Amino acid sequence: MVKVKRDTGRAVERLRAVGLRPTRQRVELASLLFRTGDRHVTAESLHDEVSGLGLKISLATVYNTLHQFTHAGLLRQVIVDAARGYFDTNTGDHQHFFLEEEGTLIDIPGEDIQVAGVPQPPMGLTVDRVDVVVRVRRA
Amino acid sequence: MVKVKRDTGRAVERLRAVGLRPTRQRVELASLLFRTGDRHVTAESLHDEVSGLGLKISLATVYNTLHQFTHAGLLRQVIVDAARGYFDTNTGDHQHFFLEEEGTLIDIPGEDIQVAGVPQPPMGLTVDRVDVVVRVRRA
DNA sequence: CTCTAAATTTAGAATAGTTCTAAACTATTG
DNA sequence: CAATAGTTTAGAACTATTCTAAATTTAGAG
Repeated sequence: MVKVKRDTGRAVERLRAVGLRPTRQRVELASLLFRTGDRHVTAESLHDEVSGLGLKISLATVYNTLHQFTHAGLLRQVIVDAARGYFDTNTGDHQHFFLEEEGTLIDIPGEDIQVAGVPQPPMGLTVDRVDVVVRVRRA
Repeated sequence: MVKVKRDTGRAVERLRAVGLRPTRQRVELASLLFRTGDRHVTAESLHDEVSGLGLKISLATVYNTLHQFTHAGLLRQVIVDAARGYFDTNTGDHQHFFLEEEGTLIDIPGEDIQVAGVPQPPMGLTVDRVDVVVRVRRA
């Protein structure tokens, strides 16, 4: 009987690389998040996914982990909705389409989109980053 | 004894113009919001302001009114923070600097800033609007 | 291996912002 | 002014998120 093993090695490495202990919960979440390409999750959506797979991770841990991953540079938070917080596995330079009705985010490559004419910020302030959200709806 | 009257006439007109009954609460809020130039408020910040002036409007009414004003096109909602909802009296084409640490919004004229290269949205979707948030911090 | 200290996870309570509800009140119309 | 439709309100309810303190797990030393 061959035990079906999740591709957990990469996740462990990745966690070690950023100085996070590879606990079961972190490894499982990292495996899910980084297995495929770019993903956009919500704490609840990720928790549901985890639960659906029969894994047991508390919602609090999902929240904690998402924040830890974000601080570690593994994830990025995307603010598009006053109601929910989204996390994006794509930490590179890019922007988003946001389909409010469905809570769906779609990446726009950073090379595609360009913002020009950002004025110098008021005295004493420096630009941290420029976020573009293209709000879309079903036609 | 001359009664100090708030410049309430304009507010009443403005409300009538968009089909909202000029109740005391709406008139007071409209007067505050539209008296000066562009303003950025939060339900709570506006409620505090109102209370500070000795006026009595429930927080629920402030929320209701902000939404009604928004639907009527008198205000615009700005999404920059997962925690609070901001409302902007400037409903024209423009963008924002956002100083997260202090919750401060600063307008960027729409003429200044330009977004180029927004790809065509996925099939069946149309662009509703493009929001740019320039996140700034104290240097 | 086993033990310990430190880190992590967890259930559930707590919090913050916002929305809902149903009763009281007010503006408009006739 | 009376009727009625719209509005306001206090407080309950709700949602997403954070906190807390106790239980568990990990890493590393022996």
